Amino acid sequence: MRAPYGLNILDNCLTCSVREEHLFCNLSVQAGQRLNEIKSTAVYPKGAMLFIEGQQPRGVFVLCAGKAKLSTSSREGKTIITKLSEGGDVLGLNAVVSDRPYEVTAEMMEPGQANFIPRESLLQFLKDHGEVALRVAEQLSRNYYTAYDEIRTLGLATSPSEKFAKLLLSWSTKPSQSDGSSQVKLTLTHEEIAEIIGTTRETVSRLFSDFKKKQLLQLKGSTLVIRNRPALEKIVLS
Amino acid sequence: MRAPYGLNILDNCLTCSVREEHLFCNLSVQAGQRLNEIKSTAVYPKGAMLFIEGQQPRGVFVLCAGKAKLSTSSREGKTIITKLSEGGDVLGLNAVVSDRPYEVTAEMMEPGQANFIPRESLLQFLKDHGEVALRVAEQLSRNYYTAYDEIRTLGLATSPSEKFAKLLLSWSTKPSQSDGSSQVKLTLTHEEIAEIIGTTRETVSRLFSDFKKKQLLQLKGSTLVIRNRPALEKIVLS
DNA sequence: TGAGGCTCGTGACGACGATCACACGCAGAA
DNA sequence: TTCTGCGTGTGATCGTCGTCACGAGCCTCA
Repeated sequence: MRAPYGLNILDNCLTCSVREEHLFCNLSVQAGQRLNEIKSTAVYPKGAMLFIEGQQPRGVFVLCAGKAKLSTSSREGKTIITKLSEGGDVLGLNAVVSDRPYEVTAEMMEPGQANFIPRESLLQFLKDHGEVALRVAEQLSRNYYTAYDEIRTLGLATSPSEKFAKLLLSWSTKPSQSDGSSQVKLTLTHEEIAEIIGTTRETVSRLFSDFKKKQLLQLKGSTLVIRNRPALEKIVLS
Repeated sequence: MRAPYGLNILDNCLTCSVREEHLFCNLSVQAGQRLNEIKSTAVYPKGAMLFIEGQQPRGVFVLCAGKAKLSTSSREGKTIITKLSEGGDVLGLNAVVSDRPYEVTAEMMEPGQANFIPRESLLQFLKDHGEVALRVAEQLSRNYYTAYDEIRTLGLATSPSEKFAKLLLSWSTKPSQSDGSSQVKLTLTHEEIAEIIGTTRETVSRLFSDFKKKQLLQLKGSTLVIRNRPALEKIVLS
């Protein structure tokens, strides 16, 4: 049977993969079972909104497959993307825990699958399972530090090129090639990159041109090759 | 007897004032006593650093008297002020709870007094008193939302005038005068305001001039009179 | 009393990036 | 195939804000 949106349905995506660092990994047997009872799974098409900034929190989403972007908008329509989420990430946790409106909009960037845990069930679950509550607190703290990083980027980096270089570095893990270059699959449009670093599409286009000319990066189809990490790091610290 | 820095020592500034909405207010008798045992009080001069960004967390500070500014700096010396703290605020909580380096620098803006609670003692205290741990989680969540507000301000507001107007509005409470104007005591230098809204001192100077010319505000000595709230709100939404 | 160190005001200049405009290539739909 | 929409590259222009510079007012302290 074929699932909607050309996606294979994962049987139980709360089951954790090799790296077991996610929020609901390594639970006790009882907790795991309970979690399975209160969660429900759904499949989403590209562009689906899991929740929208300002809504009262209905629950959390545990992303299983697909990527989602978290963004905030001003009334005039300017948008910034604050985070790109992947499998394993828990979305909407802050809003649910503190019972405030979702502070961001979560939109699927590609078809995907997510578990939904309703607010009430989750809160009850946390009360019953203190160990997990502690994990939640830690997760909240991580979210806070991520937010602070964002503040530093937005507030301290002045030029778009600085932020662009910073973004590129955050994508490139340790150099994978012998010549020190590293490769990333580029799935974002220039428009989206612009919304991440807080500039315009045209500027991002020009940044790509500049950086290519300066031998900092290279494009092979849709894979991005970062050729000169040290130079990028120098731009960040300029 | 006169205390250092021309400050009267407060006997026990964990004792809460009328509005009992602070973190360590309304505790049980036992919890209150225990807190008194593990805290120590100190008096700080203007310019004192309670802690510095990047340091390993030693403990939290509960501000009793005086104001403090929280800031982050880039390596090149650019600084942004992310929060102004007053009596009752708890500083360093995130770092202590998550055992990560302080994410900001806390500097006294005027002589003041603060209680210090060492990391280990606080964590033990939280383990022993679950009610308080819950309050801490709520506080962390509040911090997160504050950080997110900051992101929105820095990322979505484009012009300095927009951020400046936003800042003024955040200062002015509901209009206190019959003509709709409100008054605030201005204790910040233009330089500090610049560090809050992420611009330069000169620009802040010019913003004051502009806004005065446009009848938006007025300066009487060091009190700031906000004359036209609606106009300011319009600038924020421009 | 004077010197030094701040905070603040303001002019001149220049660069950088937002905006507008348009052309191109490529995808999928008709 | 042709049409349409989207993502992209790039030129021209223009406003804004950062930078540098200088002077005035004010407070502190020797």
